[in-house]
Amino acid sequence: MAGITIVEIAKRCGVGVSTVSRAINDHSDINPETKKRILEVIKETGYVPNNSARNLKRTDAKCIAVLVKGITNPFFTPMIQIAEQEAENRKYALVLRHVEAYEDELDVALELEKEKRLRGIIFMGGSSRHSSSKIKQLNVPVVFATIGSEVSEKLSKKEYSTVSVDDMLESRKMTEYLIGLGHKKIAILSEGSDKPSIVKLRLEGYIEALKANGIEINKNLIRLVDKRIYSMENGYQTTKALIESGEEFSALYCISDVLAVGALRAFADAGIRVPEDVSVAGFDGQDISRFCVPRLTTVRQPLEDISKATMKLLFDIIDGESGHRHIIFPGELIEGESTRKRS
Amino acid sequence: MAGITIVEIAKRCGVGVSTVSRAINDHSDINPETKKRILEVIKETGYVPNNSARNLKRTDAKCIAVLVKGITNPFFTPMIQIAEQEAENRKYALVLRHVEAYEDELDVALELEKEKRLRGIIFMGGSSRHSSSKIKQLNVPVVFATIGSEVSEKLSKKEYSTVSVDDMLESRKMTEYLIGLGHKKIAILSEGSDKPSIVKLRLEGYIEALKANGIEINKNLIRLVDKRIYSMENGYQTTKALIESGEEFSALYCISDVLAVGALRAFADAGIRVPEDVSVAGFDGQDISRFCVPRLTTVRQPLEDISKATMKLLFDIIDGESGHRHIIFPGELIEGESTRKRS
DNA sequence: CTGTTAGCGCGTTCAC
DNA sequence: GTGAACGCGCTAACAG
Repeated sequence: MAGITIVEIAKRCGVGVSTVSRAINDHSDINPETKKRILEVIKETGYVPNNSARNLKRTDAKCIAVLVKGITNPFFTPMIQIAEQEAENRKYALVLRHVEAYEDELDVALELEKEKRLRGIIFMGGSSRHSSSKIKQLNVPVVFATIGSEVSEKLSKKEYSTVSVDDMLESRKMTEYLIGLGHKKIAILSEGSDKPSIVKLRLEGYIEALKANGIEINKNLIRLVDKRIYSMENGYQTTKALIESGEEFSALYCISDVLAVGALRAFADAGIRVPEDVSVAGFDGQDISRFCVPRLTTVRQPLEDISKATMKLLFDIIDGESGHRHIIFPGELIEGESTRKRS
Repeated sequence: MAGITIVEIAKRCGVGVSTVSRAINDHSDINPETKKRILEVIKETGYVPNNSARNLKRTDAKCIAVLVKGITNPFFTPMIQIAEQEAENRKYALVLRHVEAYEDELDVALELEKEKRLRGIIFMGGSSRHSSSKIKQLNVPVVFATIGSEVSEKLSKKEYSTVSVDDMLESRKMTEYLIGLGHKKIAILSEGSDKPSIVKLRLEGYIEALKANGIEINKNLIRLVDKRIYSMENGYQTTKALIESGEEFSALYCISDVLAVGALRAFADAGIRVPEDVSVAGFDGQDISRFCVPRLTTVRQPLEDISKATMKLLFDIIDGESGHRHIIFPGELIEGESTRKRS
């Protein structure tokens, strides 16, 4: 039976619907025995309350949402796990929603806020700049995690929060690390889209570092992957093209570890040794960077810290104990086996 | 304003609520001009319809759900992408839900079915055996993708569908491939939980192959990872322990590629060469198997085919054009660089 | 083409 | 402690 409702349960128990409701929702003012009886019938019947109806009525749902752009991205997994844990600790429900590439994360948020009566929203991934009007429409606090503080130029920074690393700075540090190893011809694998994004900042950091060290920018060494920055295939193909172009370089910096893994493979195929012939660096500090051969030199983002801080900040804002803030965590440059001094 | 509803829009436009509803839902019988006016006001206002209320009313929502157990698992990503595409082709909405480790996927399904008025459900991952009563409570067709046909012994196979590879057979094939290379002391990394699961079948296939070839089972060579089968760390640690145990073996078969990547790293750390000193094989045929160094010998699951067949089957059942079926796809043994003849 | 109205299933007042 | 009645926001009949 599809149509079994609370009314049916009430009938079978010979009680009113409100009593059943009380039983379901763990209200205090109900006779323990009646409650027990009702719960039994519910179990027998296999009755499941309709969430749509509940959400429609409920006013005090302790619920927050995490919107993740790019399901392809294993990067957020650890962050999500922590978020779920923290939410549980606070007795909050957490709805997790993947935002498709073609969807606007803010539109999704708007819908979800109405549907689930959210108290707060966390964004992971996605564009780093949004229309200020939409973000204002959200009536609940918003925190962007791992998305830098350039969310919207037009919007006061007091209207949303961010928790992230300073992508440009960290990227600059990595580039300077390579320069410090004696590399001057440093190629980079970055993103090709024209949208403002976090990875664009990494490219900028690279450019800044070169300029600051008096190294001329060679456009032939800046390689943009087609679309997905978290695709080994893209890293592989782009690196292969770079190699075949004949352009000289002694180091390759990939703005994600996943791209770097593809690059490693491309070098192996070409008989180019890493790090003897060329140094390779990644970014993110994902699991794979510790397990690939050779281990990747990379910038580790402290995802646990970021995620915990995000949750704490969100709850603080919800509880009125804080205004919006912009927290920046330092990245950690991890020296793997994929880079070495230029010989 | 949180509380802006369809009534408010109707008032502002000087029309009835149903007209607004018609405008929103693209009904045909509405004056284009009124519609245009209404949509404008909606845009100005930033009005967003409440999905809970919609779902409550709607009866014909063309909507299916995909429930994925184990958010940690990148394995399903390509399958999900295809599913979304196919759903869109059919003008179906697709809700994607991640099922947490502690949740029962069938409970989640039950809830979701009521909440969203689903027409069908697809399960990916999770337990391979379910209570027959719960599965019967689902009033819509159910297809298990990549979960073999042992879903429930008590339940008639006519009550649900499955689309998958034959995990036991494929696993046996891989093991026999290794045996064919001259390996006799073949270690395996498998799962430790006691729940029936797909990966258990892979272990069984391994055992069968050994028996069929007159090789005695050495329990010291059967290593069970703690929990997550898709964790490089687990693969690394378990392999490390295996190496340190001093037990002799010339090949290691990991029941997932991700475990195998961890294993590769462990061998590298121990100065053991792959495949010169030891052969390593994986299972699944995930991206990483093509990009790691050395490339993994693995069994590729035809995820695209499985996903497409799953969708087609589900829609056929929904449309009454098919009963429940159990489709098995062959896996493809891919020879990488990680295995070779025992010297 | 459009407005009015009746529920969808439930949580929540209120009386009792 | 419990039940009756109301309404959450919306869609789908039904009239016009």
